[in-house]
Amino acid sequence: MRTRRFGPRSRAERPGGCCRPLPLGAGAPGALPRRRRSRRASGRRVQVYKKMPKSAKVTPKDRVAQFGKDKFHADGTVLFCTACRKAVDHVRKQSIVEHMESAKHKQNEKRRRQDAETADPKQIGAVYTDYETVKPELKLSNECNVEWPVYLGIVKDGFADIEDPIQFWMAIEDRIPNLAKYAVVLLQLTTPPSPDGNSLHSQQPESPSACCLYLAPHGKHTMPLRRPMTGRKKQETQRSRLLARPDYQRRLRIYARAQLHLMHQVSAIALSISNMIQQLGILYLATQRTQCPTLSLGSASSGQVADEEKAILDAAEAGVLWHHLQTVDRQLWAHTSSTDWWERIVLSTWEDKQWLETFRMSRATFMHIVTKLSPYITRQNTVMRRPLSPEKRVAIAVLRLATPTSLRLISNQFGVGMATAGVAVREVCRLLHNVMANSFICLENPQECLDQPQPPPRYPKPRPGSGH
DNA sequence: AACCGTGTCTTACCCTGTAA
DNA sequence: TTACAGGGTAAGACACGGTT
Repeated sequence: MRTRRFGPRSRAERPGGCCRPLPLGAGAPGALPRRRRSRRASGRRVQVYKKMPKSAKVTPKDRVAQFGKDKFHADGTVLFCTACRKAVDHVRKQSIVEHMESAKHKQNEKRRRQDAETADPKQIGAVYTDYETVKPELKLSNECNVEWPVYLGIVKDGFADIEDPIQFWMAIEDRIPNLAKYAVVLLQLTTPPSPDGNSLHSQQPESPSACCLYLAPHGKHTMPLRRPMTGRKKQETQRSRLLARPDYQRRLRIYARAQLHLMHQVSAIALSISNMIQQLGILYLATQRTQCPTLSLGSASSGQVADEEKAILDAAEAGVLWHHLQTVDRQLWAHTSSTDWWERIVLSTWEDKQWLETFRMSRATFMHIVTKLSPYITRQNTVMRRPLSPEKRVAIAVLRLATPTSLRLISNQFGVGMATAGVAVREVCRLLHNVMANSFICLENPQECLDQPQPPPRYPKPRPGSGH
């Protein structure tokens, strides 16, 4: 029998530290978690609430001591799973147990054990040798510490009309030698291996514009991108394809070594002028994508072997990501959508009959609700975009309640995102309950109800031949 | 009945420029 | 520095239908 857990897993990063999402209509902290029952059994979704006990004030360190240092580690107020390298809610013990029982965790744990068995000092030595063979002139120095502010200006100026990032970095190599070398190597190493097995350095990045993503200064040349779809199956397929390539392991080690160098370099710089890291963007973005979340900037100089393992694992992830970025079509982040149906057709042309058929209420009733709720659901206008009008918010919610339509179709119908539609529905429902319910539902005095003579119940007349 | 794949829904989080 | 607003995705959980 398959066991099922109800409600989403709690997340450690959630505001308030803990723990469960608030159910509909519950605004206060510590509100009751939701449970969902079968849609088939209940007709519509019914939510049953179960009271949860108050959580004890347990710290991440307590959990580390409880479950073992080899499995978890604490970073401030956050508990991290060492194998999965992700934050785990430390407040609820059940969350930790569930995480440890998850297939993903077991898989990561298994992979981690295998990597630990195979990562002997000889191999690490081979990585060093490999790296130095590739670029012998690259050695760590303190140059960046001194020249960092100068680099910032040069990079900012130079990025005005960039087409090929490698050409750009090679062109300014005289001015910022080490940084340019690192950037070029990083670009070359992160380029996916060609099927015919060409050497590492003869290859040029397949897409200069894609490289710009990693090299463009923050907020200047970056374009909002739609993140690629990464289904589990898709990722696994890509990973297996990538791992199957003959030169992959070797490239991975080289890449990992380069990443490690970059991390050390950035760490040294970050210690002195951390607020400038983001402005430069080159090394920061590159290392950020592969950096272990628990690896603080100050500790990068210690634990070479451990860093090496992490870097190799991270490089594998980054390799898959990079490969994916290279192979998918990227497009603007925002989808094209239309509110034509609502604004031009419904609001302008619909008559009461159509309103009744679709929204189960007349236009006048709808507008009355909008008028009542407007003070609560009117948002400020910003430069970014106009907020959703109160009419549209109410319409989304009413249509959701009045029809069995999915949230997805409704969001398409109104030209908004699905998450936005969901928020609008919950918000309007909460307001209907809090603001308007008392205006329409009045509880009479029970005694008066009993005293009043009740009219006889009215049943529909049986149809002839129905047998009832 | 158990398993598997897919669909749906919810929540968290990120991104962005401006104003307070 | 923070709040605002809405778009997007990932992840998790449940529902449900098809297959064995």
